[in-house]
Amino acid sequence: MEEQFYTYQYPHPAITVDCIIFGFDGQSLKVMLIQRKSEPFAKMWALPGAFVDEAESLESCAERVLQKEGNISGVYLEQLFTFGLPSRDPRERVISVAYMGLVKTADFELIAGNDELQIEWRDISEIPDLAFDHSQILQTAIDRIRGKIRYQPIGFELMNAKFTIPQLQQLYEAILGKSLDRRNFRKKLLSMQILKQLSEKQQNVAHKAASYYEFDRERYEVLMKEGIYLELV
Amino acid sequence: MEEQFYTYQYPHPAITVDCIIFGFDGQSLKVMLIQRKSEPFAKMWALPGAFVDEAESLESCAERVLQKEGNISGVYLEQLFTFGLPSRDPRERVISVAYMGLVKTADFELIAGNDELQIEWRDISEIPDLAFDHSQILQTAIDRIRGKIRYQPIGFELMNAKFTIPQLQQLYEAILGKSLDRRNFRKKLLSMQILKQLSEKQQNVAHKAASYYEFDRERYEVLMKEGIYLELV
DNA sequence: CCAAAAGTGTTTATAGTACACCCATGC
DNA sequence: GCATGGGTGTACTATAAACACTTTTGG
Repeated sequence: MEEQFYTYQYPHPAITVDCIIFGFDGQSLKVMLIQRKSEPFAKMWALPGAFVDEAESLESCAERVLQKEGNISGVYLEQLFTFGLPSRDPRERVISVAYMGLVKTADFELIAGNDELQIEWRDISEIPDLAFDHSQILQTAIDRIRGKIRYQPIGFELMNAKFTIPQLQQLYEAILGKSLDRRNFRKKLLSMQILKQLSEKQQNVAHKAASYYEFDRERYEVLMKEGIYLELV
Repeated sequence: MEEQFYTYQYPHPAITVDCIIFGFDGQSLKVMLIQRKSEPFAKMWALPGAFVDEAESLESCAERVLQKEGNISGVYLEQLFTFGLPSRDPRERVISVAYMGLVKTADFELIAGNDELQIEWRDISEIPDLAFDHSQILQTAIDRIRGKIRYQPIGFELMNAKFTIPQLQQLYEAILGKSLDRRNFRKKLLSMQILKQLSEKQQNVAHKAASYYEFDRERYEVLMKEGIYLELV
């Protein structure tokens, strides 16, 4: 490694971006965790993250993390919160800007990085103790996604382009951790007119085949511009 | 000033906390702005802020800014967003964590700091161009407070301990930028049972005296623990 | 023909919205 | 007694919530 130093007149903390990547596999809500190779917290599970490069924006840094861990791009990302307690990293002062991402697990091919022993999707109901303050960061993210999915159609980011209404409902139930009434869920969803029904139907299922829909993003943008507030659950 | 240097193996950006302090004076919603003395952006108006000290948390830094600008403490503060575009400060890479605060203007005695020409409360409908990306930061804060006041009783932070319902309504109208129905506002507010009526009434007003209320914080905490979602407007 | 999940409508309760008149006070 | 803003109630509308049966498909 090249020896180089950066000098400042005042102390500058280090900045990382840590990513909470939620994934849906059709059954339950997962989160991407890595197992650390090095100290501090070697062998512990943690959120994937990276130090912010000199010339990249915070969001670009989050995108870079996603590239690194699964060679994926173009996904939904939003800034969650910035964690900055002086003691949160034992090495030096490190401020972490957390980003939350939503993906379909099937789109990801998880690749453990150089400094990672393993990388896995973990069900959000079975999360081990995490390194640093990452348990707290993850809890903040879970609270955020639960609150947010009630009034913004972020759930579509976790579904394939075409999906059935019961599949979408399963996602909502996985995120909210409770079951919803089938009839009311469907009624409310269809009344928003943000779904386009496709002619295609499910195949090879041992019950009545559900029909596929896709998210009508254009229609959604129009509604948002009109300031219409979509409460989805 | 003592000459001292801080050296790191990797580039470390500088971190500031910038504060959007909203104040209410009984009439309209204001925001605290300072006029910069030094370059860059000398003489331009900006949000008050400070570089984060080595040993303080981000929130402590925001509290320190409030102390410095008006010798005030113990006010409502929440983290808004972190702004980190590489080009947002012409001197060096500076990442800014923005905090939003809510205060009563009467509690503040504005004191221009060493590096400030002036400090003022400015009506949010009359904001000049601001230094750095502060116009964008302020807009983000206005959007946040408008969204947030609809379902959390943050408005009480901007009122005196005792207030009348029409006074509180005036605050809501100032924040939301539209007028609300008196009867429905009162009905909804009282139905939440988060107000305690005092025996005291307004004095020396040329109309029927309104009665004073205070916010029942204890009752509010109970409702929040039960997961009850208070939509206030 | 049975199991399994999809699809469909109605009724009831609750909350939101719109709206008009009387009341107390200072001048 | 009049101008000013405070306080109250009701009817209407819209949305949320609860709930049971029929349909399609594979095995």
